[in-house]
Order: sequence, then C-alpha cells, then structure tokens
Amino acid sequence: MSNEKLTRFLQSTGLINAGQAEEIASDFIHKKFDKNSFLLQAGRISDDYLFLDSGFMRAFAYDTDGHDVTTGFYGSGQVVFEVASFFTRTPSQEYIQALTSCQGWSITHQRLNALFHARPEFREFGRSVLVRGYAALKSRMLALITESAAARYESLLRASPEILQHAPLKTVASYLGITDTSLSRIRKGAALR
Amino acid sequence: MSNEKLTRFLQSTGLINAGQAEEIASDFIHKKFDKNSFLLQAGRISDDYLFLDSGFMRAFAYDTDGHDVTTGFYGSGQVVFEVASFFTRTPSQEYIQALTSCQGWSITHQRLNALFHARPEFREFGRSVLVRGYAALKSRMLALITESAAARYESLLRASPEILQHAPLKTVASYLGITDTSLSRIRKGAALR
DNA sequence: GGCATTTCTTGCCATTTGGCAAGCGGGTCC
DNA sequence: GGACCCGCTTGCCAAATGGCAAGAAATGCC
Repeated sequence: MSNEKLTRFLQSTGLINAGQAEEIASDFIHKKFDKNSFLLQAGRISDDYLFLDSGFMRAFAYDTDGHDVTTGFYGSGQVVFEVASFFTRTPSQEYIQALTSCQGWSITHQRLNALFHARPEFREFGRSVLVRGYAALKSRMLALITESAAARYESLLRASPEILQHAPLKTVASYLGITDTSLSRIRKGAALR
Repeated sequence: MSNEKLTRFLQSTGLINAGQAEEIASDFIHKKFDKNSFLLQAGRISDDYLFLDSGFMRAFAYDTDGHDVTTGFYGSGQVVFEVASFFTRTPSQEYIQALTSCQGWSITHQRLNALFHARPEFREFGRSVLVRGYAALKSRMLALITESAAARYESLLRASPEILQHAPLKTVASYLGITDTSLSRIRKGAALR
C-alpha cells in the first residue's frame, strides 16, 4: 500500500522536504484496524503514533459514574495517539477505538524518539503536531465555556460534518458536553429555525 | 538574585543533572512585573518562556460578546507562556497579566530553540513541560463536561487554594465556566452543607 | 425473515445555571 | 465628610439542560 498520504502530510508544514519525507515515512509500518477494534485500551501505555490514512476513530474515557465521555474524534490525515500516555510512558486513562475500519501508518515511541534525535526537521514537525493539538484543545475549552450547546453543535457541523456520519449521536453529545437527549432536541430546533 | 528555584525546577524531572541545570539556567534573564502589568498582550507574539519565581499570574481572552474569560492561573514554580503564539510565532489571542507583583526567569523563543538544538536533555525537558500542560488541559476539559460547577469549585479549592487569595471571584468564576453570581451562590451552599 | 439490540426522538418535570438589579461593605480620592 | 468604585451577595424570575421512561426507527444477528 502506498504511503503517499503520509509523505504529503510530512511535507505539509514546509519543515520537511520530499526526500526527507520519503526516508522518514519508511520508518512507519502499515496497520489495519477492524471496525470497533481498539488502537488503545485504558491501563495500557500508548505505543502507536498513528497517522490515519483512511477511516474514523474516537477517543473516550469513563467518568466516575461510569458514563463514557468522548474526548476526541480523528479522521484521515490526522495523527492519533494519547499524548500523555505516549510521551510519559504511563498507563492511559483513555480508549481509542475505530468507528469504521481503518488503515494507517504507525511508529513506536522508541523509533519515534530515535527519529527525533537523528532528524531536527522531523523534531520540529513533531512539535508542531503537539502544538496544534494543544491549540485545538484550548479553543474547544473556550467554546465550552463561552458558547451555548446549540452553537457548539453548529460549529462542529460546519467544521467536521463527517463526524455525524460515523458516530452515534450520544458519543457526539458527550464530546459536546451535553446529553444525547439535549442534542436530539437541539437538532430538532436547528432544523425548524 | 539567585536562580536556585529555576535550577531545582530544571532538575525536577530527572532529565537534567545539577551541572547542566546551572548552565541552562544561566541563559535565562531575570524579569520583574508590577502588579497588573502584562507579560503578554493579545495581538503580540509571545516571546517570553517565563519561569515564575514568585507572584501570581492569570491568562485570559475576550469572547465574542466582550466578556473576559480566564484561561489559566499560574503560581510560582510554573512556566508561563502562550504555547500556540510562542511556538508558531503568530499573534496571541490571549493576555497574560500579573495578579500580584512577580519575578521570574525568562528566555526568548530564539534562545530557547538554540538551547533545544544544543542540549538533548533540555529538549526532553521542554517536551515534558508541554506534555504536562496538555494533560492538565485535558483533565480540566473532562471535569468541565462531567462535573457540576460546585464539584469543580471544590476541586479547585483543594488543588490550588492560593488562587482564591489572589484573584477576584469573577475571574475564578470564568475559569470554572460559570458566572460570578453562580459562584457566589455555590460558595454559600458549600459553607452551609 | 424475524427477533433482539441499539439509536434516536419525545413528553413530562426537576435541577442547574444565568440575567438583571438592588444592596452592602470596604477602599480611595478630593 | 462625601462621592465614587469595586467586589461580593442576594432575590426574583427566565432559560438551558438533565433524568427518566416510552415508543418509533434503524441496525445487526441467526
């Protein structure tokens, strides 16, 4: 299978040129995930830094009452891993599960670190992945505080309509910080207005 | 002024030894901030990676309705900077302001990057700072979704009681994702129970 | 095809949180 | 002293969201 999407992704920030991208990409190995299978289970240490080539995943955790809460959605072209567990080598609190069958390119923590040491340009790229994730999380948090549930839903619809096609409503609801009942009502309201 | 707190901080993860810490710390310059002065203004590019030696700061942004929303509090022993602006060299959306008079040790983006390139151990340390911030943000988000405002307030009281001594109630409220009116009622309720 | 399970919607009502305005007490400035 | 501003509280009511349960619709399984 071609790793073309991965090499294009590596070049996308302008930090890595075509030749470097080819060499770096050759360190990633191809992986497939059946629908509903897990990339990561709570209690395990995240050891896949996975570039998602096709398919759709979600990350979730259980709160103290046993409800699962969606912490993130990932589509093709994104990097999927649990930052804290992967980099600090501690057991994950989260699960990451394939919502559809998925394919991607993975590298272990050890090999990623070796690449970071050997290749300053990839190191910069890795940092930019981290920083972008950080910024996205921050703006999601700000929206959670300042915007209504309906506004957050409509932003999500605009930004990532694919999510609604792959994830059941209640996982989308917990991602938005509301219940499935409320999201159902919001959708009805949005349709009428 | 002694940079002892900074050198101890650098050694705290075990990634950096005493001699390295001394050398790294010598690249930081001492800075003072009057109460209410700004470490960063919106529209500017964050160029201080500041280790806070003493004092208390808060970060905030204005939402679309013009309300200011507290995005973070920082006490002594913490690193204060706006991740996205600092690393991507783009204008900040946020302000960072001294709630008390503050002192700390600062390094510019350029010098920090030079240090990262020259010193693998400091690079690792820098990543661990980023990853810890990321994890903290994530757990704050989870609390925002799964816990009541009262529970979030009590967690904050337990984890960082100093905040309540330095920040007026309404900035704490916006940090918790509620209004000052609600926080006032929660405090009353908590006292009675 | 038919049964079981999951997903989504809806009604009813409770709870949480917000908006607004008034009031109070403690500072500060002149 | 008086006029002000600020931070916090409180009363009243409205709006947003949740909890629960029932039913309809869609999906999966044998």
